[in-house]
Amino acid sequence: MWMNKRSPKDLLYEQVARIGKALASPKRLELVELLAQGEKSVELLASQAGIDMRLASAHLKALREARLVETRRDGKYIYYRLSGRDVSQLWVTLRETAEEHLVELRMALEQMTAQPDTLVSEGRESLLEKARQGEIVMIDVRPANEFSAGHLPFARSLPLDELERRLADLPADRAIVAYCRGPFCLMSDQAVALLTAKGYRARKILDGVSEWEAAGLPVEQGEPTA
Amino acid sequence: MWMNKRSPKDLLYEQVARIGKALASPKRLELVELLAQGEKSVELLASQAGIDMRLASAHLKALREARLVETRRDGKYIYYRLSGRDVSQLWVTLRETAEEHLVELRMALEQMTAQPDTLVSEGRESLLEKARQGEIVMIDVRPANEFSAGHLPFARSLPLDELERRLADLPADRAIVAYCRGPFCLMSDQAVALLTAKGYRARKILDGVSEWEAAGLPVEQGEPTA
DNA sequence: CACATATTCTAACGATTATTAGATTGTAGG
DNA sequence: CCTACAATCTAATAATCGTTAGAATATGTG
Repeated sequence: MWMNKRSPKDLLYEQVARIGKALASPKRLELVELLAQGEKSVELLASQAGIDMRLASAHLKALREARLVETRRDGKYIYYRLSGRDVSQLWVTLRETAEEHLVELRMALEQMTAQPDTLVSEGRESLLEKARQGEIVMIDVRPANEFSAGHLPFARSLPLDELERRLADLPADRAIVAYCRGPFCLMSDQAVALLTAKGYRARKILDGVSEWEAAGLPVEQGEPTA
Repeated sequence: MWMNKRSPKDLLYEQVARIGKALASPKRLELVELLAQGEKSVELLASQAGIDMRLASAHLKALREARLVETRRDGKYIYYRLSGRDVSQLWVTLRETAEEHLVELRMALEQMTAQPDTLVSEGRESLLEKARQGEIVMIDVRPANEFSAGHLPFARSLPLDELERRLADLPADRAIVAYCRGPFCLMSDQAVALLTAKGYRARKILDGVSEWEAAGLPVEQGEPTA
């Protein structure tokens, strides 16, 4: 309109677009979600995302240049972490907006999740209260170090790949609720399938730690009790 | 790659990345911010963003394919609007994350804003209360149709380009607080400069309607009262 | 109908990006 | 020193994206 001095304002949007560009790649989004579970080395990130370490390094560089991640060196390893709580919240917001508006995403999600009846329909607060009362057992089926970096209150760490041989840790008489990294993660589905096959009453929730936190609910840290 | 051998999980991140890609261009972000002020025709969007209408159309097509905007035809004009409240909230979240982590953005912002002492330091709630009491006069200096689409409670519509000849509408004895489209918008700065030169006690806030709403505060709709 | 205007479509170009693979840097441990 | 390994850097490529300008489509008006 009356303004012809475009450049200073353009600079602002250009900076915000740096964040947008960082979030414009599927692989980088997957890395962000993995990092939302706690800090990880490049090697681990690459293997968990199923890509070459050199490609992971390149994507992490892009994330670092957008200041969404920070690094720490320990010996031979370099550990990446999200540069703030707000970054994982941004990931949740972005994913939720995508889910809201992209039918294709909702359809892909529905096809992936096995049975809808394994999903807990209850609200978060009441679920938390039942966990507090010991009415249900909440299990975190992610790797143990992700549990340590942050987990739901009253949850027990029971990584998926240890689940079968640690079944004795679980009470057979109480309902079990499993969770993992979030709505895109299949580990809790697998856990429910295994537990159901073994005769347990097991269901899952879609939340990961970031989604739980985004809902304004508390999160705890610390090692699993043996 | 030309081959479609993606794992089902990759499909999910790819869908979310559609939203990320849409937000990866400065021009598109500017269009989103403009659309957060209410629906607009392509022509108006192009002129307000300072770009060719054909380029605006191309960017809007990208936003439409990411389902972030929807259209409505009225005669010769096609009006674009954000496809939900969540889209403007996503814009706010993205901008805030950028502000939090990108020093370059904070520096560019500081250089753009004229005097920091023109900024209201008060909290939103107390400002709202003062506006309710009539202790201050809140003015919305955006174009009138943006005011109609949504504005802060108790705000009066006083578009920047009408401000000078409508000075009589303003009480000289009360403090004036101006706002416009948000932290990237300079209209409230210009309004404050003009009003101060005319002897009014005028300051500004950084919030636009989306930021105000993101803070959980109420927003009103409707034509300005003449 | 012809005409003006709003918008989209198309083709083309240079710029940017994703991915791959080889070479290089940095650290730990013998 | 040498070796092993994590991670980054570099170069090359194919693919995608942003921008421009001309052509086409759709609507309203005389």
